[in-house]
Amino acid sequence: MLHQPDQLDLMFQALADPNRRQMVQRLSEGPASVSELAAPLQMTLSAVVQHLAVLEGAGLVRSQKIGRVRNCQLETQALRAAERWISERRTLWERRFDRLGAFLAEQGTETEEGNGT
Amino acid sequence: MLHQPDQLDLMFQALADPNRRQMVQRLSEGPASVSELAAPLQMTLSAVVQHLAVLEGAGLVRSQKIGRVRNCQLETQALRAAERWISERRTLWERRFDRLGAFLAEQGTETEEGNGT
DNA sequence: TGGTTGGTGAAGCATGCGCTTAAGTATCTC
DNA sequence: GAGATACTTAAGCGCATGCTTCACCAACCA
Repeated sequence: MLHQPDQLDLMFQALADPNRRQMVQRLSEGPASVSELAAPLQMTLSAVVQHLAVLEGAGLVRSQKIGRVRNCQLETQALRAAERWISERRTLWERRFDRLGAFLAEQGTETEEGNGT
Repeated sequence: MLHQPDQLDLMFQALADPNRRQMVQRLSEGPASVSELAAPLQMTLSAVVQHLAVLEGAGLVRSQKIGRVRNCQLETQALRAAERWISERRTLWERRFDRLGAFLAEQGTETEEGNGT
């Protein structure tokens, strides 16, 4: 099946690479040019541009060219979406877990009350 | 460079696949066996087991075999870690953004006060 | 005007990923 | 004990990903 990737696919895929996360980290501290993003990374500028394209494709970064330098910024809407997806699943499970704990605790006291051993 | 993937790499990589996210979704509603996880997915059981291995490798799922069925549960610690990483970068940027907004607003009022045009 | 800077685009290559088939191995049920 | 069930493991295949090199172009600057 040829699967057309949705926004969350692209986002998590983008964040899965440590170099790209480092770029996001850098951008969270403020806007940067492509060369500035590339500086701490052990790879060619060309590779960095390709990583940047992945981040933009995922909606995590927005950029515009001013003169000959490209200015890049973080796009927090997309980050929010990923955060929300995780948070919703996590809390759903944790609520279930809490109910189970409460149930077991209650069962425990009932058993103690019931047979007194 | 042979890169040894860390926990966040594995986690985001695991969540990047829609089938695996569907498995996480299912597990957020309660524990399940491998076949139960496989049921809604259009692929062989073998493929599902491989996806499950990715999720376990990322620390997102824990499982134990009871008799001949394997019981799988969500592991929320790992989800928390991913959530926190995203949240920290997002809020860092947003605080910066807010400060910038405040600064520009202030500049605006100062300009208005200053030249009165 | 000519050199440097900052980025772009295409081609190619090694590796990894997602899937399948096929052939097991325990465990339950009758 | 003879199925049936619930995985498990290994091999292999096609496509995607992450890089590199190379050629290129459009600002900027002396």
